[in-house]
Amino acid sequence: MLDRKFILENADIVKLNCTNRNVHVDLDRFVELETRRREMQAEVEQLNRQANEVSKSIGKTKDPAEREARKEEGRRLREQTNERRTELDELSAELDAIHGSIPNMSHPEAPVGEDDKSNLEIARGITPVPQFDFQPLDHVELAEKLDLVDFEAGGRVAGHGFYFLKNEAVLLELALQRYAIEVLMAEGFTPMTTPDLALNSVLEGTGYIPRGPETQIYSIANTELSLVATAEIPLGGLLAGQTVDDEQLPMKVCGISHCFRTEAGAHGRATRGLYRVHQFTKVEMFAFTTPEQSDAMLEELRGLECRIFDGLGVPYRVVDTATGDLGGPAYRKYDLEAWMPGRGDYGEVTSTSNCTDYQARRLNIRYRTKGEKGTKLLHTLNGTAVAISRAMIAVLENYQQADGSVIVPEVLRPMVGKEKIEPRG
RNA sequence: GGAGAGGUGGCUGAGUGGUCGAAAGCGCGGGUUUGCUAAACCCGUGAGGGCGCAAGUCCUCCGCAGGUUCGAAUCCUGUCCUCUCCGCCA
Repeated sequence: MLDRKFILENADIVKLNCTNRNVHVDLDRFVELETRRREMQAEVEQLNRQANEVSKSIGKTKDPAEREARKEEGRRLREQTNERRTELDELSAELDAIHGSIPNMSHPEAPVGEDDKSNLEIARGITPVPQFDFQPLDHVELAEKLDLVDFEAGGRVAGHGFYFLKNEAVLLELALQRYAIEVLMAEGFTPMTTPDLALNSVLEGTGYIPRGPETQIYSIANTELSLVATAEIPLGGLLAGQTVDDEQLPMKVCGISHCFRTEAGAHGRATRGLYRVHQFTKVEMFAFTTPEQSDAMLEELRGLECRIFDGLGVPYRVVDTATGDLGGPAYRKYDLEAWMPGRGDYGEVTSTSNCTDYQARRLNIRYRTKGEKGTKLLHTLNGTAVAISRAMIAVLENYQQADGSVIVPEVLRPMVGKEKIEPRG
């Protein structure tokens, strides 16, 4: 969330930002409520102060009659305070609902536009788009020929959108994880495997909405837990409520987790095969930085994503995400879109965001600067290293051969144990 | 899953109803002394929020959420977490 004070003092630019982001928020109502909330809070505090004074004086009062009179006065004041406080709480509830729906501010250089059509291509990978002298297959056909994925069994076990990886696909999954982790560890990231479930408060803190009609999140019945949609959630929660020394920043971690998404409302939209599934494995980068470091860190994360996909030999383009497509927490976001011959189009394979202090404010993650009084909110960033299912699509489709076999990218060969995946006899 | 113990400031740890935002020590910052460093001594030192140009002042915070009370770190209830022992298990 944004700072209330900031919103109040910059209502015009916040409003413009909401428009640019294609988010509909009643900002005037927010300003009105927040102004009133402040007045009411002052009133409640004033009453509370009086009540506290009376309470304190009772301890020093010896005369019994005087004590009783004071008690009575105290009772009256407390009651009055509680009434006002209840009103304040009601007002706060409405205010918080609006507050939570106000998106982060946007980087001044982020392309302005209402949806992904305004995304701006800013770079390409080093690998050229392959020119096939045969009709390329899509990953579903390839996976069938090579016996790599069982979608039918996935459907029987868990329903549409689930799958079993088989044979070399399993090795490919492990190899992709290991490859990404090795690149990241060499860059100072601490690798972690994270909980696949998280408390709803952590989901909310990172900007995910655990319940409601449009939720992307599976929640666990009778608990305050949900399945995570990305390791960004547990990694953000890693420092929830903590204050770290600025010397520890930037702090770079990467997490392997399963990712679960209901994909509510996404039916019919590029749902074939592994592209849009309810469960996949992902290696995610996450960074905690000072405000001064976050812009550079976003470039670093984007650079690492490029390195990982250049290393895999997968063609891609880099896109600077338009304001209307940024989502709630991101201040700026870059996506890598890999060329997928089966679709004849690019498809998103990574996404990296600078969330500035938007997540940190709700998660209450702060840092302390040596020699300075007080603490400040830090900045959080996240970025996909490898989302296995989509990376697998890109690898299978780009590396396919005329005979239906698939060459294994060189960096993955040691882990896969072979140079080529061939149809089973 | 069962039994017990415990969660207090950056850390250790005292505090069982009123002057406690909280003793003491450590740490940290500043100073005195001192060839330098160290030691010793002195002073200072939690966070968030409101109002104020500022000095300052008020509110909130002793795991979390409720309750009792004029008043709660302290009493009650629930809950989460940690530790020890037992059971079970990968």
